[in-house]
Amino acid sequence: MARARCLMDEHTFTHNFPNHKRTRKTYLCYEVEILCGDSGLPPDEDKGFLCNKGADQPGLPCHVELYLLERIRSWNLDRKLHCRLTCFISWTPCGTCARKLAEFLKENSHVSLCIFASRIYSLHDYEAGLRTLQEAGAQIAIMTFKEFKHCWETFVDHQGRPFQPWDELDVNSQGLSKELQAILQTRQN
DNA sequence: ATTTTCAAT
Repeated sequence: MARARCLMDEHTFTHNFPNHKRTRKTYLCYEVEILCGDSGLPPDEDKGFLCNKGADQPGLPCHVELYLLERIRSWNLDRKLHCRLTCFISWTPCGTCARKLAEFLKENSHVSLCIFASRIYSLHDYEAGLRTLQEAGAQIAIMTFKEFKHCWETFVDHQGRPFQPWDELDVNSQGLSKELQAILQTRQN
């Protein structure tokens, strides 16, 4: 029996995804696409969203990217089929998570990863991490109006309401995009 | 309890 896919609460989206905010939570929406084949995934499990576990919650904290890897592995996808994974994430991966994603991509050549991020998480070794992830084949870009609208329409329980952009959406997106390009174009030493 | 980046102070 098909069960309804869990949608993100409207306020979760409007509090966490806008690119003029800085939040202590990180949300990640994903879509899986199997090229030339059936994923074998149950209906409605090819799209979903995840959130990190913060230091304010019981147990060990965990960045959302690690939950994503856990989930991908749980699908046991056919390695003979090419899987395209698209993620929309409120912060770019930290250096450690970026390296773990890169390692996963190297070990799983049947999976390609495309990341759209709202904001750039810029602490510690984030720049080298993002470059490592790109070198492992991931595409990394900043979310634009198109991606925010797509997320709203695809993952949010919007009750029929249309996506409402905020004032600084385009300006921030363009600025962050330039910043990301500069990071990714820098040569590693 | 406060702060303004997946907490840290």
